[in-house]
Amino acid sequence: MPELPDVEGQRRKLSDYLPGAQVTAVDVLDAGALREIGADDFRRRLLGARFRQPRRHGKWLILPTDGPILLIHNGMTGRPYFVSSGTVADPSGTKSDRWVISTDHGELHYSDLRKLRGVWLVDDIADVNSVTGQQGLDALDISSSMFRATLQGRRGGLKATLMDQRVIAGLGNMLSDEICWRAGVHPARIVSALDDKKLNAIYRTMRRTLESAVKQGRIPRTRTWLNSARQRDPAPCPRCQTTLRRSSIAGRTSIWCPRCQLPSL
DNA sequence: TCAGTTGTTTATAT
DNA sequence: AATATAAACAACTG
Repeated sequence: MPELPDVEGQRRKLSDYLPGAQVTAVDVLDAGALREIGADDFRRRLLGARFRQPRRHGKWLILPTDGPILLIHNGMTGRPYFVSSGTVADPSGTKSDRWVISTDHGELHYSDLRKLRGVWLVDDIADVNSVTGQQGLDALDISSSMFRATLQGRRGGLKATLMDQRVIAGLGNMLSDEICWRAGVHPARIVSALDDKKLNAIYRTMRRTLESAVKQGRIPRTRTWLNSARQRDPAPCPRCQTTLRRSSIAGRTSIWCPRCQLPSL
């Protein structure tokens, strides 16, 4: 559940339950989902801690307590979820659970099939950056003028730039394809060749795409979204019915419309 | 059997 | 310094 809308959906959900919850037990089922810390330390440092309001930056979920701070990165398949006291966890949903933090409000589970990333623990907000690395402004927060200033003069392709977390934080493979398609720009178009008018159009497209996806807590697969055509091949462009093209761009499988997204536009 | 997958890091090259 | 590419990480699906 990896791009910004998914993580924001998780943050929203956890903010209903987590603030004030005090840790009563920590159960590590697979230490492979713990990063730079052992199961014993993980447990010891969290026991008795009280959660505060969950935060998010880009794809990072930040769970502060009155003690250490949990930093969660889902990779491709991570999914934190909360089972409140008095409700029963759907047993089919506990597949790939890697650890469970029990609190007096309920249980925080972390499910992650592939374990490409996981959870870190830091003592202070000042240490967050040493784990996340340099992060650009959040894609949902960045202003139009900062967006333009940030992309100004970059020589890389548009999709590679949108996906670079050091430039803008939160966009992944699916959203970047979606934004390029909606804006009518070829994903490999060099950023420095785009004028301010085009950059503004891309910015507005990014905002609309994000706001719509965040509302649903995920990237939709309804027919008006390019995302709905990802898994079918060949697939028609949802806008003009032209057969979509796919190839590797910016190191990822990319999908675009040869009619709506001419390489020169 | 093998390619492909919502992500990032590392090594290597340009 | 930026940018691009491939491989590695891990586990499962079609």
